Amino acid sequence: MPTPEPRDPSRVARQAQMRDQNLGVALRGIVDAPEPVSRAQLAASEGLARATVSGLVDHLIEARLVRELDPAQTQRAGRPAVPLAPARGTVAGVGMEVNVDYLGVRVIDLAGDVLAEHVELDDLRGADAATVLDRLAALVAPVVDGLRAGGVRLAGTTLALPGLVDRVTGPLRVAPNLGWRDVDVVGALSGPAAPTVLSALPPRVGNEANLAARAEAHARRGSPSFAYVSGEVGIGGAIVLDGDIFPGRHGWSGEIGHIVVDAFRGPHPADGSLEALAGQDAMLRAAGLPATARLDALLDALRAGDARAEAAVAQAARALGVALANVANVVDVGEVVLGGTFGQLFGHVHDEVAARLQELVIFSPWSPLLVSPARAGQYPAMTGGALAALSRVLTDPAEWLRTQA
Amino acid sequence: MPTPEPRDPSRVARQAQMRDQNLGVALRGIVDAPEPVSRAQLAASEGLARATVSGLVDHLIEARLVRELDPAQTQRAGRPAVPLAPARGTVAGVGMEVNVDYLGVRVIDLAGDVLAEHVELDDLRGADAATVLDRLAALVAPVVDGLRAGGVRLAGTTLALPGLVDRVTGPLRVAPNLGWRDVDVVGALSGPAAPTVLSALPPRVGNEANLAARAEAHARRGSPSFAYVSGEVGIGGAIVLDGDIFPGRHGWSGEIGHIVVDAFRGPHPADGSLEALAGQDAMLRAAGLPATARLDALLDALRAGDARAEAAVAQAARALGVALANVANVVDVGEVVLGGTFGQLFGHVHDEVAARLQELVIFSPWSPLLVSPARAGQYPAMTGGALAALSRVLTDPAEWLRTQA
DNA sequence: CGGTTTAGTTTGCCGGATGAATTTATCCCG
DNA sequence: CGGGATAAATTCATCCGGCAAACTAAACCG
Repeated sequence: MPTPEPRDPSRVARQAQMRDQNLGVALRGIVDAPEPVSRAQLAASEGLARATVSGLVDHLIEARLVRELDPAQTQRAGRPAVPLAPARGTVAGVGMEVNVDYLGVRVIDLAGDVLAEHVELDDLRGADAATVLDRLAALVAPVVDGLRAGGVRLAGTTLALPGLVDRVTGPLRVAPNLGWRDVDVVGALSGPAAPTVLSALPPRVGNEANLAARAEAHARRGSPSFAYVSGEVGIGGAIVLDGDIFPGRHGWSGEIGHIVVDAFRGPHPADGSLEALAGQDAMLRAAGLPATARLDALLDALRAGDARAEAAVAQAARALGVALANVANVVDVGEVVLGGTFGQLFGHVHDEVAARLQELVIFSPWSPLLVSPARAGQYPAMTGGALAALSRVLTDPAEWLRTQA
Repeated sequence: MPTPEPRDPSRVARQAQMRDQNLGVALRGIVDAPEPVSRAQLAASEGLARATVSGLVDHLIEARLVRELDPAQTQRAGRPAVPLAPARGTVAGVGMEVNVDYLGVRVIDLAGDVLAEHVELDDLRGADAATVLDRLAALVAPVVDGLRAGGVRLAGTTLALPGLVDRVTGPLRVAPNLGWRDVDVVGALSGPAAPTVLSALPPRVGNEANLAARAEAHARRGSPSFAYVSGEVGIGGAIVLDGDIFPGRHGWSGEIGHIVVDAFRGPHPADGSLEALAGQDAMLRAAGLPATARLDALLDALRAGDARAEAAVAQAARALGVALANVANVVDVGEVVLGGTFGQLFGHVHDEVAARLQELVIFSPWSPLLVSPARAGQYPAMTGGALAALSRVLTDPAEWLRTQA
């Protein structure tokens, strides 16, 4: 008997799954709602029977994923609805980040509130990976232990890195701007020196730009679709479709910085990549600023009306616009969000980027592209990491509750 | 402003849906299997109870979507399994195509057999849209009426066009190489002069490259992921993920021909697009062949060892490699399939494309990219269109059967 | 204070998946 | 050639979860 091939978890519908799935639908409906909804509203909007929703909601309340608010003061006739909202401080996700200039942790609960946060600024270019990760673990431990002592259940931890991570569990392949290569990040963080959370709950690892884009998608409610550019020291990016980041086969999608827009510039086609033309170093150099300068120096020069700085940024914006047009032509996104460096430079790059998109994207006459600045706040990748951890609970609360028992 | 997205039918699980969904799972399992499977195998591979599968299969047989084959000669003990296979000649999809050099129709049934086919070669550049579509309707009518008279039920019709189609139902926005703009294709084909099929079953319209990629995905069993390049007169493309074409928001993804790889070449960045650098006209011109020449002339020149032809193709291959590297960096695909012109030139472009991919795609050291020629045969977009029509039956047979009643 | 309206709960029903038992059909061995 | 052994397919009782309708709860209105 030839054993059946390990088929993917095919889409068969079982009744047990049905309950679990609807539990997730109900929870998502409550968490994603812009304002508290009642059981009846939820039933109407999801197309479920009121009785069914009642059962689901009771389950969610018992699991402390949802709480009932005080009945709203309504002016209408009829029994007042009981507003439902995500529980606060009961379940949280942990987002960690190691980047070129800082490392830190942020903890967010189902309601989207930041329960704890700690960031240390430091220049980590070329720093030893093991040392940095030990430092991160030491930084995370007190934050997380304190919350746990307060009764917060942690849904998971996610580490954002400015590099290429193999799957969400695998090693970090390469992080050029940190100078790291083939680092077993999860092993280092789960080691004996690590706090209990991290060894009990092995962190998942993700690309900084992808996780920042997730935070951005969350900040814009309503399942937006856009291409996200994260200009840090390097240039990362991500594709968001209907509110979900598009991971590609290995989670290596959205490497916008490596798009080549000028294939015949130097001896190597890579000399014409977006990062080579519009990365922070390239802009500073073109603006005549020292290599050790920061973005602030460039912004100062722009404010002062420095012509070289303006030309440098204009040139970068042109490359950025062409690269983003390439993205739009390939994945058909309708909006472009500029984060990181380019978010700060937004006013200086918007027009050029928008013009290139209008000119080069074939569908722009019928569906004009929007260019907007990121609005996810500071350290969006930490937020995105925390949200990614929480999403495990949101997509299948029943499954997660079983693991908690 | 396009109408707001029809809010996705929230994925609540209902019991009625459960049956329908599992019916689809069973049908897909039978159709996609490389060789006939039995009810028991199906139950094992999908993780359903044998009793459940029996019920589903009986339903499918009654609906004439599946047929039982004669019990196989087995050498084992036990009751011999009844092999199940997709029914032949009972349900079929119609794929139509209008392209620069030809127009035609192909009809394919659930078993993947071509039931009928008719192609007319002609140069349609600049031809009047209404005239061409009337001609297509006239060409399709006898083919389709004959099949219907023979008892074949038609699942739907899909028209492939070398241009930008708004949604699957909307107008053709632009087809540069045909010289068409804003043509109400569906209306023209559903008009009074059209055969009964087309007015009863308004055709869906798709991009030629996307549909060709669908055929290619079908030809490679097992849900492959790849970027497809369709070099016709223009250069189209598509992204295939896990066997499904990735449509993007409007179905406008994969416009690989419009990727700019040389942003500073001419006065307009568009002068550095892949199509401008590696389109058929550009290659012929660079090879010193007359503009009226066909690809055959270029192939002859290559066979004769003509240096200009070789240089022209090498230059095109370089641009193609860079453009495909951009695609891979953005969507993280592991394979590149060259179709159309580039399929015929495969031997002459493979090495350069593979080299550029290895050099420029950031993840190539850990996941080398494959470059392979298309194997979907001639006129793949017609095949893809027929398959697209059939997929309506495959994904939700219960729903389709209800419409048939 | 009774009628109206809306929210939420209780209850009986029904469809569909399930596993165990049963039937069917073949091979194998004495 | 006949009786296990074995595997496929079907039958049947059970269970689970969503559903509609009836019912209760809590407000407003005149």
